[in-house]
Amino acid sequence: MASAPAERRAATDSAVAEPRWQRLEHDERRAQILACARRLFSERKYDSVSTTDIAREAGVARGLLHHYFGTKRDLYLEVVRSLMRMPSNPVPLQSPGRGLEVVISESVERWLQMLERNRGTWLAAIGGRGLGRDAEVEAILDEARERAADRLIEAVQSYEASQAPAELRAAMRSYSGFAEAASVEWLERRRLTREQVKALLTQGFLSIIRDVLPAVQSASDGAASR
Amino acid sequence: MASAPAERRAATDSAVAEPRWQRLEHDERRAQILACARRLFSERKYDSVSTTDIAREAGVARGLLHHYFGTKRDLYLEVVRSLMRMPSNPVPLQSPGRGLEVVISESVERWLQMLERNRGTWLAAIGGRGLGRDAEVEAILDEARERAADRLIEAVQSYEASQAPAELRAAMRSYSGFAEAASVEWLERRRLTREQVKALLTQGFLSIIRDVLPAVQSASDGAASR
DNA sequence: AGCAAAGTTGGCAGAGTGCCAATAAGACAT
DNA sequence: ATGTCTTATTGGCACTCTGCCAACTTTGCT
Repeated sequence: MASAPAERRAATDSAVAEPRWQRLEHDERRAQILACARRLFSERKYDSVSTTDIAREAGVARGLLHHYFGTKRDLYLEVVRSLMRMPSNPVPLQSPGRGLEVVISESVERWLQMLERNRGTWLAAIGGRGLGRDAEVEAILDEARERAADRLIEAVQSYEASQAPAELRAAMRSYSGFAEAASVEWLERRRLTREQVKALLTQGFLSIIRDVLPAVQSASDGAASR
Repeated sequence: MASAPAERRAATDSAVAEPRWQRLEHDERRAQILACARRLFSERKYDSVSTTDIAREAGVARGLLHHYFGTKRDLYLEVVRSLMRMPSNPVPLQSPGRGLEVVISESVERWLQMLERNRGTWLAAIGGRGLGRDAEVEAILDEARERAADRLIEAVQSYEASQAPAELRAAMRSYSGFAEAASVEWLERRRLTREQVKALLTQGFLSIIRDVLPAVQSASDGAASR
């Protein structure tokens, strides 16, 4: 900054001097910083990315990060939330009376397409590589999964998702774990072809509904579960 | 432990003065520090636990941590590894010709017993709450899961695990995801009873082997999979 | 007791974080 | 255009934390 000579001083006369920095709309700057942070956090470990790095990447002063996001960790959590805007599991649209097979098959297909389009981002958010996770981060991911479970529940039956029996919801959450692991096997480890992972996800879901869930429900004999 | 100074004998006898600190065996001190680190890292977030905190908790100088473990992160990774000494999935002992149902049922039962005994530790290592995870940490967890998958593969057939077809291994890994999620539903979210989670894990595995896996293998049409 | 080996300490140098008062860009009224 | 007002943005200060190392202390051994 000290390099600017006094000539710049004449800013009040007709010639508009080149601004030293550009002033952006609040949301615009925020989004820009967030994007830079996301890239860096996806590439390196949390504590090997300094706020200085992020600021340099965004071409702003370090203090601005704190102005917009609070602490470094708050910024990081925002990055995670921004990643969670995308679905984290196969999710049906709705089941207008059609057979379960069809509904699920379509859901899985849409899920796979989403993964193909957002491979890197999804792997960073959920998969092995990429962002760091702790209890707080996990809570964010968890909420996304819970929403996904709601959709699956609605697809299986006409329950209002909120009053589904606990074991059904638990089974759907377990399927989420299954689906995430299978997706990683496909996207990252490449031990499955697209057709294979599709079969795995589709058939896996159907088996859980048809064979596993009944077994679970009959296991809750004495209990007052419902 | 911080209990050391309490034992100080009052008078400075003509004999040898009370040592200011106790000198421990290498492995002993190391284990002690590791234990303190594990507790703190399980309670708070990685970067809100300072090496000073850990040193104070262990009643040693901060420099000693670095002497034993290198950097703070190295210490953290050691904590994760120490947690991974325990199995991370239902794992069969061996299948001496008995039926698959029996083998799996026993494996799941042993798995549940392990979880009951190590609830807190396991949740910290794998479950939602507890330790932070990033790419490097995930690699450690991953290796543990891979080993678990080996055992499952060996249980299903007489394959040498290392030469099992890719889709089988992928299916086992997916089951691992399934099992972890189900276990969390039981241990933490309490949406399943013990009987229910047992049924879920057992029946889930059998269904994957009997129904899902064949579907996956028939999905690999053109490929030379076998 | 004296010596050597190894465990342990304490402090220093550098880096990173959070914060805030001052500054400057852009919008708006005059 | 010019002055004024709002607020986005900067730059630097105070503090904490990490990583490291030389010196010191304890313990085992002769």
